[in-house]
Amino acid sequence: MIDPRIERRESKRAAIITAAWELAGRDGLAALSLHDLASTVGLRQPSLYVYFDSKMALYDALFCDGYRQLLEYTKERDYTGEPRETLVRFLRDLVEWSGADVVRYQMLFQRSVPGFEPSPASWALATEFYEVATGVLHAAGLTEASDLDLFSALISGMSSQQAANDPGGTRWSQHAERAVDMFLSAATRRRSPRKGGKK
Amino acid sequence: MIDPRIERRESKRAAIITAAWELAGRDGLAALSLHDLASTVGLRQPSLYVYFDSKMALYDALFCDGYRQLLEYTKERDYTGEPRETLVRFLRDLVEWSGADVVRYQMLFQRSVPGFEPSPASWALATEFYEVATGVLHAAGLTEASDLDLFSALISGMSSQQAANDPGGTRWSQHAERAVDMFLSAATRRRSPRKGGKK
DNA sequence: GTCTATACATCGATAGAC
DNA sequence: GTCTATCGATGTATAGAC
Repeated sequence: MIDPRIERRESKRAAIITAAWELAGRDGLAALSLHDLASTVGLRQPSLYVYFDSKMALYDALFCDGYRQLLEYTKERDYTGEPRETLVRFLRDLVEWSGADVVRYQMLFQRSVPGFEPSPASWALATEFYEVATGVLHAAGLTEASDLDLFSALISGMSSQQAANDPGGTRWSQHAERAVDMFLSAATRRRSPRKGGKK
Repeated sequence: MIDPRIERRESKRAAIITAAWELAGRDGLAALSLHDLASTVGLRQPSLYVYFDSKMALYDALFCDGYRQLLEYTKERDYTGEPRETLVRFLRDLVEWSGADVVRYQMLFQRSVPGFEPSPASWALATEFYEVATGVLHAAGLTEASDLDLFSALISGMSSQQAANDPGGTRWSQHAERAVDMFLSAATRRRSPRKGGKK
């Protein structure tokens, strides 16, 4: 990373990715055009192939960049500490983050680009995030598969609604605390009663 | 609707729409090709323009058809009766319905076709469904905007997870009862206590 | 209503000069 | 590393014969 040539190359790559996010936000993720993208960054379309092997490789770079942003966002927030309060913050932050950039949310969590499959390297980042998430849920006492499934649905629903219907706002993120309390009290109630739950 | 010519025309239109669902399921909604579609129904591509004014009009017909299916599905199930049990059924049915056809779910509830906007006539069907849904929620005592937002997020999340990660299965729909109980007991607890909630 | 033919645009990708 | 030039495929839409 000290070689100035590599550094310049990487910074150009980053600039292309940034421009790609903007274009995708304007025209739609699946309608992204390499010609438009190139001219946006002051290049001709074939020159993009110096930085990306194919259009799918560009999508993969976006997918990768999105998860990199998400991991950075979560890491600088430190989700350790009192479990319930941590879970509330985690949920609220995640919903807000989703609403902050609709197209980024679509790329990471919805399948809207026909034919695109993330590479194993990109999937590794996704997995890393899901490990962070399950860690926060585990700490709060959500360990059973059914609890995780249901809470993940809650996260997913609040995030997608936030992204689709109130981007940049707090219409759904503001209910993070209520949602967590509702969920945790139900989960503990289900576990403690004298007769015992199913399974 | 008695004119046999109109009837034949409508049945052909319906056949095209059915084929379009299949192709979209195979190649992706945004990658739907009119050439492929035409040859699937034994026509040449230009002949499709006898039935649809443009490709966007075809997408609109799919959107419309999807909500027509959904409304038919809900109407033949009669969501009147005991409110809590009705809400459970409504949620479970909806999540299962979403998982039964991924691409239909994407068309109706996600924005994955760049440039496509439903026509007012199609939006009217969507609105009709949302009125059914809010009716079921109202009957169960969910009337405040925040309750509706949060429960709609739950519906959305369970449906999208079902469609994305267990299409045709019951991994999320099976938790409908738990989800409703959790939600309703939280909502009533929040409303009844001596000190009173916010707002 | 269906066809052939075609216009017209766009796009992803490659070859090769500089 | 960037360019020009271009290929080849695909795609929507239209014109006009039958």
